[in-house]
Parts: sequence; C-alpha cells; structure tokens
Amino acid sequence: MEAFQDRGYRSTSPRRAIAVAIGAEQHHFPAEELWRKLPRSIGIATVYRTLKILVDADVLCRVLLEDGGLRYQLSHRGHHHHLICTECEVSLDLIGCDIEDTLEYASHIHNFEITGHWLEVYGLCADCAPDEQEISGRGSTFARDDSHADHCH
Amino acid sequence: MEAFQDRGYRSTSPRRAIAVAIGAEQHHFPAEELWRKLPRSIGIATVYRTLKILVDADVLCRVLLEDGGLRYQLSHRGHHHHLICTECEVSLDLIGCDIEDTLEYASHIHNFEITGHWLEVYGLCADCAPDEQEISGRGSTFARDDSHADHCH
DNA sequence: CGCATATCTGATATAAAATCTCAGCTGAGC
DNA sequence: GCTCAGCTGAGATTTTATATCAGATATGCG
Repeated sequence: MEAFQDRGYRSTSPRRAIAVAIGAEQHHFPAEELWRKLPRSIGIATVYRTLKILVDADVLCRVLLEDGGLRYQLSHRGHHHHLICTECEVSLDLIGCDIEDTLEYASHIHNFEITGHWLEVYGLCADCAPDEQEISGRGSTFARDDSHADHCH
Repeated sequence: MEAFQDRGYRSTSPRRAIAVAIGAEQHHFPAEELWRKLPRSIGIATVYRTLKILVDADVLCRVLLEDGGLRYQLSHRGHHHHLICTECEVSLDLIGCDIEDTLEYASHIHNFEITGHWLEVYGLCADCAPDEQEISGRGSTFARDDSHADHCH
C-alpha cells in the first residue's frame, strides 16, 4: 500500500493512516466517509489529495454511481469496468469484456483516435434480481423499492 | 421542439424561449451558457428544470467531458454514445457500435442483469490528430501501438 | 545526529454546479 | 373571465471538491 515512494511522494503520517483506512474498507466508499473514520487531526483536503495520488498510481479506481455519487475502491490492477447494482450498490469487476476492440473498430470509421473512455454499467446483481432463479445460496433479497432505473445517459 | 405537451407539460413562455435557444446551438453546451443567452428574466432554476425535462423526453442527451464538465446536446434519437475530442471538445455520435451485446454477454457470466450504462469515449478527432495522414482515406491503420495508457474510468 | 529546504498539512475560504424554497404568476380548461 | 394546479424567479442552500497559505515535517546532506 505504500507505493508512494515509487512515485516520489513522501511517506507521511497522514498518508499512512489513509492507506490503512482504505485497506480496511470492504466496498467502495466516498471520500468524506473515509475522512470520518480517520483521526480528527487529518484534514479533508489531505484525504482528497491522497485519494487523487492513489488513483493516479492505479491503486484506487473511481466508481460513478447512477445517482452521480463518486466512490473509491481498491483497484484490481489492470483495465476493468464495474457492474454496479442499483439496489445494494455493490460493485462487481467486469471481466471477460473486450469492449476496447469494439470501440476501436467503430471509432475507426469516424477517423477518431481513442485515448481513453469511461464506462459504468448499472443493473441488478444476482442477489438483488427479482426473478432470481438459481444462484449460489445467498438467498437474501433486499426488498427495498427504488424503482428509478435504466437510462443510458 | 415542443414535445412538452406530449408529456403533460404546459407550453410556457420560458420553455419556448429555451427550446428556441437550444435549436440555435450548434454543439453541446453547458446549462449556464444557455442561460446567459436567454432573456435576463428567465431564472437559471428554470433552465435546469427544463433541461431535465428534455433529457427525460430524449430530446437532449448529456455529454460528460473528460474534465468532468457536463454538457447538453440535441439527441439524435435512439441509443448512441459519444466520441469526444479532448482537443476541440467536438462530440461525434458513435454509430455502428454494438457494445450492448458485448456487455450483456460478459455480465451474464456474473449473473448480473443490466438495466443501463454510461459510456463516454475520449480521444482525438480527425482534425485534431497530430499525425493525420489523409482524412478520407480508409486505409489509415491506427495500428500503431502508442502507449495506450488509456486511463479508462 | 542536526540542519536546510522542498514538500506536505490543516483550517478555512472559495468555487462550481445544481437543487430547494416559497410567494407570486400564468396558462389550460371550463 | 375565472379558477387553480402547474410553473416561475430570486435567492438561499447543498454538495463536492479545490485553492490558499502559514506552519509543520520528511528527507538528503553534511
């Protein structure tokens, strides 16, 4: 977690505390929530600064919820996207998806040179899907109603 | 442009003025810029309210720039994505791209039921690409493996 | 060690973007 | 006209993140 030095950053007390706190997180989290779990002596500006460094270092990745909320999550190094459940907000890493190739081909038609992209996929995870037919145990179905959904921008 | 009624909205003076102003826009635009082009009598809250209605009605679509800026653009009805030039900020509609199928297949593996997604593609348009060889030539190979740092999401 | 200095930090101000509040206005139907 | 639900504008408010800047502190070098 201390890959700060590799990029020329100092190993400071606040940064270590933030790294430890991030390691304790199980899911994605908002910056402000992380800050509240830290000693009061650490300012929120430092939290944002450190998160930015870690995102640039590919240690963290950002997750954009459907409601616009921005979260942070330990990155499973390498390129990937997220399947975000709009019900329980869990974020699954999307593997086995080579949309890059598809995008390259399609954009080539437009003479467009891709340098990056942002993709978030929303839906219902196995646990939250209403017509859950047969899944590995995990029976609990969050019965909350929150009918707003869909919309691909 | 006056598809307000179809959705039960009144045809009011501010809404008509906003619709006309949007029709005069050539590219995507930020809400605040549109507001500045309108009579001073129209409040910015009304602009945001109206834009939201038009987005819901699929008349407008949102465009998320790489720097986080949100823009609005007349929607070419139907599902599509944007190729956004990071140099001149022009936004091209991405056609001939069926990433939906790819996503469906990949997410099926995770037992994930997709309800929506958000995709923005960034890069350089034909006019802004540095090593532009010839515009209409389909032969351009874009195959050079320039370090696809590819900061996706 | 101890020092010098570039980096880092916290408190706070600030910015930007969008929504909320609410009294007053207005257009659609009668 | 007349009524009233829907709409509006002004400004306050919220949210989220960055800017400022004096003081603190790592780090490298003696």
